[in-house]
Amino acid sequence: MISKSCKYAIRACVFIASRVDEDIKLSVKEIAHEIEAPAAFTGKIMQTLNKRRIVTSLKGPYGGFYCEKFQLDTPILEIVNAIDGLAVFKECVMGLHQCSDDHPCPMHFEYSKTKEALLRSFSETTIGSLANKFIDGDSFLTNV
Amino acid sequence: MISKSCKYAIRACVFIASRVDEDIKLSVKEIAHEIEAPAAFTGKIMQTLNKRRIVTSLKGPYGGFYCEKFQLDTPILEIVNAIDGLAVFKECVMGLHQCSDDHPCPMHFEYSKTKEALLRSFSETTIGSLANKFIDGDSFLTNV
DNA sequence: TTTATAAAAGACAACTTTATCTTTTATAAA
DNA sequence: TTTATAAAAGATAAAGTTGTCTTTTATAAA
Repeated sequence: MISKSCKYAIRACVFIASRVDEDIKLSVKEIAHEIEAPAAFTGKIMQTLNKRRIVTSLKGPYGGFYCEKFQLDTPILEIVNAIDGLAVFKECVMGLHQCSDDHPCPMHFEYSKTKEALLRSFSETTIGSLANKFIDGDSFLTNV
Repeated sequence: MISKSCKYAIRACVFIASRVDEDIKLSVKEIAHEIEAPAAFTGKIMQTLNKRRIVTSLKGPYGGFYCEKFQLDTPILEIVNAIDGLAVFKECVMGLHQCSDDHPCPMHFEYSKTKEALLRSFSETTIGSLANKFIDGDSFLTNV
């Protein structure tokens, strides 16, 4: 569905957002440890997220990654777009390059519904809303 | 969502099923041409589909691949299972190894609905039903 | 039985994704 | 200004997916 990199990215964003109130920046190492991902690889992903202004970074001592208030409203869709692109929400299940209502593959009309539901869900869900669920202890970012 | 190989597989199955009434067997070359996929790679995929009894094959002259009547009732889910496995219908969007109603990731309850809808759709859709849509000219297996 | 044909099987190559390591750049504090 | 620190950038490597080519096996027809 979505790539491993993208899953790391979503977990990282939610974790950082959950610490938005504390005036601290989180290092790659801390983030990687929390989300149970390889540190160097996490660094690469954070780089991309920073470039796309999904999170903010600061170099040097006491530096690291953090979430600005406005970034809490970022839809999860933007993370997926930054890491994987939007193909998963658009591509034909059967792999046709041109698949549309006018030139449909045999699964088109049925599958379109699912893709739309998925797109809506990812657009409406924000980093902040997920962070709140995590803060409240209703959900988790790591394995037991 | 699903792999390129799996998309080739679904297209191939539907094409073969659409020829079930003719008493002919289709060669890898013919299948590959119809579904616009590389021939050798299509051969590998057909091999897997035959092993899983999703299609039937016969070696030698006048041989090739064909669909037996009972195989028309095979759910598309079985093709996905044969090529990609069922992870896409089961895995956590955020990549947790243990994600469940009891230990949910922040997207769990929302995303579970989509996964269930997808699983239901793929279980209820059969190769034969897609082949009929193709035969009727309501849908296509190739680009324009 | 021999021959031609087509899938099966196996080895291998290209490309993409995931992951690591080293060097460079920015910045806060001393 | 110097120093220590942490991200950015770049090169490289491992693993997985996609794709090719050659050899082997099965089978239908002559």
